[in-house]
Amino acid sequence: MPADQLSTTFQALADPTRRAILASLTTGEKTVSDLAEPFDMTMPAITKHLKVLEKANLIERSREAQYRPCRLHPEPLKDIDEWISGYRKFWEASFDRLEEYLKQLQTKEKSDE
Amino acid sequence: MPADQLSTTFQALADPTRRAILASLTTGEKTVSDLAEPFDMTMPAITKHLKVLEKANLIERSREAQYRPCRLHPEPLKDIDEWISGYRKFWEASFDRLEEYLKQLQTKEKSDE
DNA sequence: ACTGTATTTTACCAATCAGTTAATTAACCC
DNA sequence: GGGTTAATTAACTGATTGGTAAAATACAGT
Repeated sequence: MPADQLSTTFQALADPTRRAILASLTTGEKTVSDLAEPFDMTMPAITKHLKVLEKANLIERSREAQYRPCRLHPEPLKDIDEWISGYRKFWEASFDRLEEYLKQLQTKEKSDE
Repeated sequence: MPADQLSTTFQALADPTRRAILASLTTGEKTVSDLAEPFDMTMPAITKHLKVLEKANLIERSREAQYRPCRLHPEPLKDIDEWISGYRKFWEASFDRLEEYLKQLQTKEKSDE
């Protein structure tokens, strides 16, 4: 079952280790060992996390001698950002004004039928 | 193992059914049956999805007679938005300028040692 | 009290997940 | 070629996930 792209991205981000890896890559390309160093975790575990991030298209990998450097590929985050934009108004409005807004939407919806 | 809040939120959003439920709630409070209607899924499955959303604090529930209406609680989305803000510059820069930026960061990092 | 409607709980299942250890591959250096 | 370092693959484990069917709970209307 091929999950949609948005679900795959959210899934990849739903792990603190993977988010820390992404954060680490904001300062530039890193090797797997570099990335693994801060974590109390074996290398295969890191390899797996990297695979999840790679499948989610959040990182890109290359080869340099015996190293497989990773770099950030932020485009899927843009999709998340766009998805979440649709909800921004709901937390930006104060609670009372949100209720007001929802009521208006519901009224409008009925008048649209 | 209590997952951190951000992971819980991402996890909750990593499912198209749950995102559709949230989208449905943007037009106002809904009963469980209302929410279940568009999906080819049994009620208990929806109940479970709602429980995930509730634990992630993305919805709130009340009681009205035999109904348990749900409404959107968007605050955790704000946290996601804030997290993702830290990455905005990486997709806003053009690819070439991003590479440039990362190289500068790496150079700077070395000169800082 | 009886019936129907709304919803949850329980018990189960198959698939996926996050980690491990041990073995393997790949490339470097001498 | 032999040894070292970097990283992955394979095989396993226990926990979690997303779904189901069937039973239980909660309330409303008559």
